[in-house]
Amino acid sequence: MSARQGAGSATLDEVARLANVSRATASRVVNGDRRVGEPTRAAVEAAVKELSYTPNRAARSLVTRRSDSIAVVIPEPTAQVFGDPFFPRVLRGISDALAQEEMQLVLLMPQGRVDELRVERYLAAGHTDGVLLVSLHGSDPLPRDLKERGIPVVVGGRPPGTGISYVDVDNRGGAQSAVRHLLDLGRSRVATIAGPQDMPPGADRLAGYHETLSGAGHPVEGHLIEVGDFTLEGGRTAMERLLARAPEIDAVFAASDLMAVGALGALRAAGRRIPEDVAMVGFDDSPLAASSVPPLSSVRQPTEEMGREMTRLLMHDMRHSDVQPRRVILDTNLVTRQSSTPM
Amino acid sequence: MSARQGAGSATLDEVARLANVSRATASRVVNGDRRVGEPTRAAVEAAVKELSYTPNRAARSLVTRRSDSIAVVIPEPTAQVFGDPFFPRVLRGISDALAQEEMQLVLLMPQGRVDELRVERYLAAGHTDGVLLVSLHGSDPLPRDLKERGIPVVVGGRPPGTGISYVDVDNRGGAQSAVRHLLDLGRSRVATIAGPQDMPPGADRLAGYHETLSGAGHPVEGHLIEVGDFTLEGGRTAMERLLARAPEIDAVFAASDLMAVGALGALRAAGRRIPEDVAMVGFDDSPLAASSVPPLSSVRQPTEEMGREMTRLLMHDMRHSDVQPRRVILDTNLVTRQSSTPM
DNA sequence: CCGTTGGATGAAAGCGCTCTCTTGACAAGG
DNA sequence: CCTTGTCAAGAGAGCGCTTTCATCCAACGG
Repeated sequence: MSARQGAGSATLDEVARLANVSRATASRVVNGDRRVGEPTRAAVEAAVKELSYTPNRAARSLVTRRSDSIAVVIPEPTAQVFGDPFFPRVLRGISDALAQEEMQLVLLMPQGRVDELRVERYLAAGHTDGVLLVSLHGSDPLPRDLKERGIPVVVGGRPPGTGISYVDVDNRGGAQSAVRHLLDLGRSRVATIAGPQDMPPGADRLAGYHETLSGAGHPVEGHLIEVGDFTLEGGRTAMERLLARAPEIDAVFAASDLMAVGALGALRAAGRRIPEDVAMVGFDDSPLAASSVPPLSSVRQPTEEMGREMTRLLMHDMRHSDVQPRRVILDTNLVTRQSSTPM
Repeated sequence: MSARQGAGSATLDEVARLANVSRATASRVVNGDRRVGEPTRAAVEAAVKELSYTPNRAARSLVTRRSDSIAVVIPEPTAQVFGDPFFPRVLRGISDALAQEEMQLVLLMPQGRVDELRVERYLAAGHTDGVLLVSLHGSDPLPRDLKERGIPVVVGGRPPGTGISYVDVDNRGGAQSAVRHLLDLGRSRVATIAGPQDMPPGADRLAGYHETLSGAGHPVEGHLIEVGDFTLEGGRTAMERLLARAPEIDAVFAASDLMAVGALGALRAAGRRIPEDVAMVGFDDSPLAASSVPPLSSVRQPTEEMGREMTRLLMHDMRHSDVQPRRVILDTNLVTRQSSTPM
């Protein structure tokens, strides 16, 4: 029998004694140092197993000055916006990538200004080895502050300005493929319900809309553009405004599924058939898209992959602190459903 | 000027020196020990501010044998099931309650058996002071194992067996209010699409259905009950089976919004009008409910509050390790929408 | 005036671990 | 036979903090 009860697990000292080696050697074995003789290594490993030894992280951190953990910061607004499981899935991706590194994930969800300051203090104190920030409203000063303090940061979503490593989905390209798809369907009056222009995804998706239209020789008309707030209700009212101003619309690209679904409601209320009269494409490919009436075509983004890639970038930055900021743009792909079938 | 750069923040020793006291006294001030003279306390506090001192958590943990962090475990299946932001909201509640205690949240999302073992090892090693488990499929052995090792655990959702503290929403009561509402509408052939019966929410919601029907003097008929898997598709097929078997159905209580929306699709395909021919009530009050066609009546659960309450319970258990397991059941309330309006 | 009490402070012992420095042993080279 | 190089292993010094335990001093009662 062996295992110690309670939190008081065996110490390295006990392992060393059982294996008849010094604490230093036991430490080397535990940490995979290669300059240890084979029989010695085996003895230590046996002792580790026998005592079911687990290193004390606090003690280790104290001397290595690493915490073997990273922080994931999700500010309130970000957690709010998505009605789809965007944010659990990013976490999942992060958790996944981290598991292989034996690193822990410390989750911080500041709510309100006071909390944000608390979080900033915590991070600035260097209690974690790196920081992942999942942000949608881009104006957060946090990444810069941390960067200046020498703490590795990677942002999910395009941050404003430069100098910060980030991972983003190809919002622009996704929007382009959506609009191109609508044009390919033979639609000629393609409107858009854009997202808030102070959020990078909002701005980038609108840019993609612009580029595709003008690239195809269509004029970009201001009255075919309305801005929503990424909510269902916002989508509905934006659509109403569009219909009032430009009743000839025959297709809409909405910058989020939630807005698209809201817009569908407004169209239905106005007696328009979908897709016969008006075709619709959303963005996110949330569960909502598949279950709306009619099912909604949408641009899918690799959410888990985003989390994974953010983690990879961060780990890299942590190991080579000299590196230049890097950026990774992940591909999107269009999922077509009934809301945009050829007539 | 003062602040140290990088992770190398000031040490307690430096604070003590600056304040002309011993390290012991400085420590007392930092930790709020009351037996320190007023002038001394002021001097130390000034020094702390001057050096912007932050205690080194590793060093502190090493001696106190606490980590000042708790783990939140969300196993894969749990993260999957909900198409609504259940899980971010529980996290939010937890994060919220934890913030006030200066405790950190370590998030663990095991995926697959291997990962689960890794997580169990981690937790068993006592790297966190307590564990919160958000679980839906109840058969997880984790809480018992941890309990036996003397590690405080609180489960979100009713765990199987007893002896574990937990917080749950009143699934049974919620289902009862939904079914009662349908009966009050004058419906007499009330079917249900239940959830998996090995999941407590599935079983409890079905139990509520049973109780209300028999309490109202209605016979509970087996062929009015179908089991789904909490998914959209599962809801659709369950509804199809119900219609085939009992075409006289005039109301349905679905154990989740996702299944309810799926069922709506099947009903529409069968030419039934909602709510005229068949009334529908779901469970969760997810964003889906408000945006479905027609908008779906649903039982709302206090998700954030669940996280908050779990945390409170855990903190309590951590401080008084002698305590009996406790349980907290949170109220639900029915939100009525168009899918169940009186005709 | 002296012993006593009690509150404020300091000295110092670790908590469990990593890592530098040394030592020891052995093989190869001069 | 001695030097040198190489590799395995141990000794020991902390990492920054909390926490006894001992000390000091002022106030107080007899």
